[in-house]
Amino acid sequence: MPPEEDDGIRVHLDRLLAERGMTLTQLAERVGVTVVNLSVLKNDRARAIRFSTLAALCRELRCQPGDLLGYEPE
Amino acid sequence: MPPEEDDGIRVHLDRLLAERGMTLTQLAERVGVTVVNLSVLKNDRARAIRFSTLAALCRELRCQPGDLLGYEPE
DNA sequence: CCTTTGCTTATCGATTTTCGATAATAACGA
DNA sequence: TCGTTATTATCGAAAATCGATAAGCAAAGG
Repeated sequence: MPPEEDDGIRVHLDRLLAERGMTLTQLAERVGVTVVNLSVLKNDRARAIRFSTLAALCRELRCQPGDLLGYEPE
Repeated sequence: MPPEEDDGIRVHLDRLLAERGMTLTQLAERVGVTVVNLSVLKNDRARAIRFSTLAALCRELRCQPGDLLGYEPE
């Protein structure tokens, strides 16, 4: 199996969830994506994101993309 | 033709480019994407972005995703 | 005029990836 | 023993990136 490539983008869903006192499942329902896909996103397994999904997350978490995404040069 | 759907995500490449005194063409060369695709991104015509592209942009512009992406509720 | 530079727009096709559905598993607590 | 929550995997369809290419426009400079 090829090694997992890491581009340096981090998705800080954990932090936001904790700050909002919300579970991943709750967020999934509100945002309209499955908890499975949200889990993938949260654990940095996603390689891209649709702006529609990013917008829905920002809307429900009342935050900006910058609160969700971080770049960590390796 | 179906109306352009707007999810509220804005890509502030203009601002970053101006701050860095860089042209879109120059950035395209450094990042490794065509100027065509960068133009699409800059004018909010993209519906998604790969993290590899986002990371490359952040690297060359020495910025964070939050500097590049904004969410503007409609 | 003519050329160059910078940017935009469009189309095509290949490739990549999301995303939903589903299922299996595990940890935790009541 | 349940129920909740989360993770991981697989499958398939739909969506979108992205490169290549071409055409066009505007501005600047000769």
